[in-house]
Amino acid sequence: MANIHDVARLASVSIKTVSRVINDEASVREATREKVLRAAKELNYLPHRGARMMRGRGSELVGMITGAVSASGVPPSASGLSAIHIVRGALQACRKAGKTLMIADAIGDWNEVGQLLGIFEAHSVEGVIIASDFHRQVVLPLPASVPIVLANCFDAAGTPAVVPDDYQGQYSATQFLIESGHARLGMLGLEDGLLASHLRRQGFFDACREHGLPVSMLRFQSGYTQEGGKTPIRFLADALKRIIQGDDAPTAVMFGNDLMALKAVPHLKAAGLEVPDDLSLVGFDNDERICETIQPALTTVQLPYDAIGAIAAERLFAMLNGEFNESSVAKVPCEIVRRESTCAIGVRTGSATSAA
Amino acid sequence: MANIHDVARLASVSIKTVSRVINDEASVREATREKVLRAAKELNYLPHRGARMMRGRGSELVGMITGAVSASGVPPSASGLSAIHIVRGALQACRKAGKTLMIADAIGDWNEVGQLLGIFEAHSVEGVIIASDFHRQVVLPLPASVPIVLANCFDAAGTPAVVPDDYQGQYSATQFLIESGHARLGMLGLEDGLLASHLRRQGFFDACREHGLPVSMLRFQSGYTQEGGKTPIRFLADALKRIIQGDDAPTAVMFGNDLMALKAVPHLKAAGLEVPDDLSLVGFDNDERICETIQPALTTVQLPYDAIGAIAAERLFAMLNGEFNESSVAKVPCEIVRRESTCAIGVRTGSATSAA
DNA sequence: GAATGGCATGAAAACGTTGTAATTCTCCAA
DNA sequence: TTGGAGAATTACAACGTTTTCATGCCATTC
Repeated sequence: MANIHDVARLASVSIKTVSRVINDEASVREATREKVLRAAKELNYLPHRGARMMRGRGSELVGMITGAVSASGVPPSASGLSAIHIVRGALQACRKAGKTLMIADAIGDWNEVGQLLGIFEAHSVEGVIIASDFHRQVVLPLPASVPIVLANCFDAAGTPAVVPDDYQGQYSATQFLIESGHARLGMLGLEDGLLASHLRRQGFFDACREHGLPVSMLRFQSGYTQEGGKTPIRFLADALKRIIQGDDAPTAVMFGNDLMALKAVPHLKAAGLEVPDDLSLVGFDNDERICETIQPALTTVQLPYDAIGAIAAERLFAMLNGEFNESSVAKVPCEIVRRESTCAIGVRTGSATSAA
Repeated sequence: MANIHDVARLASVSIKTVSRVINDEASVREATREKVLRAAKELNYLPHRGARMMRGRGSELVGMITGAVSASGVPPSASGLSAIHIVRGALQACRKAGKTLMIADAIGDWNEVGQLLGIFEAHSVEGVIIASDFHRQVVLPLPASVPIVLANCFDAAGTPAVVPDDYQGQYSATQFLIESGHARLGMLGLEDGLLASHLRRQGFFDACREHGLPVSMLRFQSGYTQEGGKTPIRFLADALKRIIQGDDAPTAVMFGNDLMALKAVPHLKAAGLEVPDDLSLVGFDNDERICETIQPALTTVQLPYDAIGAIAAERLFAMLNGEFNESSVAKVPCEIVRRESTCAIGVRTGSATSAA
């Protein structure tokens, strides 16, 4: 493979001039530039990547670490499905910016993160995105020597981060139901201890309060959890029963995720409830395969993982360009995806007439 | 970032000795080796890839292209969920081999593949893995200048490839049912035109024939498809009805994927069939969230995407080492994951007694 | 006791590129 | 004609590693 010296010799110029031409720098006479280009072409010259890297030049490389597990010990209930969407979003943003993405997986071991950062660094990445499987607080392993953006997580040190706005998502869903005429609401939340659970519960209650719904009209159950890897259908059923039974039962129930809604449907059928006529259902995540499988198709709140990945990448690029980022944590709104599992109270078409 | 000189200084040896230790060369006293390793660890030293590349070593970089869409125009029914598993498998194999993975996504456009190969090449990757969302034949864009391994797809030119053994998977599932005493079988296959459909159908019929089941004992329906993005529940229901109704209905039904089984369950319940007592169910894919959601949990055939990714990476490494690969297409077996949706004919515990 | 050979180590030269500073060239004004 | 400013170009030193060769040391052998 020809090197810069060969080109310089053939073009009868110095290697620096060749370097100038190759890198499109100023101060090269047009005649010289052409002479060099011709020589480069003839020799099939391509700059040696290793040599370039050594000179600390921008590598156009961005690193991404996925599947990092928190130090805090909270068991992840996520299945890693989120990761692919975050990766995809980042990938698209990278492509737009002409960067290439290197990825690594810190499967289950937060200590790996430090090591992976080292590997990326050795490859001269310009920056790194660290993505979590679920929304949570993390602790980074000491001051890193490359710019970092956190995706779907954040830390106490103020590292730039991009997270979903769980609070707003649940708030919006609640508001949507209230504006559709629902006056008695139920919510079957995620496991306690998860940040998302806390935020969404708050969003739920705040929306109700701010729209004048008294607490007596609300039913909230949480703590739905995986036990030993098996699906705790019975526990879900019990919690669900506590929400939907009685005379003043809710006319709409929101779930911690789409899967819970899917599991709930048979129980609702067994209880003789028609969806959405007797009961409107709202999920969370917008897992399309599940939402479209449920009959009727599930209205849900979209967890904007693609956007999180893309925005994280864009923030990183902004940092690399030296642009200032005032807020260190960016919250990406969660939008409602309306399908057929919800209806307004006024327009019911079904059988029962359980209006308040 | 610490360099080799820093380590040498801290360990009070020459840089050459450090180099020897790092590269596991001979002729280093044990005491010295340990001293160096300790210093390296303390300084968090990692050899600079650029510098190494310059000394003629490979880049230790592997590229991966995902989401490539076929030129043949067959609409992918896969959701891209497979990609994450293939990536994960490759990632693990890369880590073991000390390589780093760069990924790019050719979203929807096969023409992108050529361009992405170019980008990877510019980054001096040692080889590239091209992964498809679903099992199919592809056409590569001209002779590539880097070694390539195909994952979940293959081409006519004999490019090394790793694919799932759909035929064997369905064959095994069928055999499993037959050996459990089932003598009348039904299958609700995937959309026609997909390679997987064809192979699995063949596996189903071959297994039946080779185990002495007459064709009159079998019921096969295919063509289950997505229409305009909406889930065609009615079509599924119709096809299912054709399979399970009548006096000589099957005692076991296999589905083209787990999602179909999930959708089928309510219809089976409506028809008064108990699973597995009246009817054993077998899915395909082993999508855990779905399998564990179905009650009882779904027995299924695992599509070994993780293994495909890992094996593809290993084949690539073997190629890079100049090792010879005799068979150009490696088929990875699909194993049965037994859960509770299947039972042997003899050990029924349920109500009906519809044995042959 | 000197010569030999193997082992552990070190000094310095590459590798191909870019940054810095110095040098030459060009052209215009005084 | 001569400065001189600024453009064009060059020489050379990095960058962090591996490689080549040289060296010191010790045990073995003549």
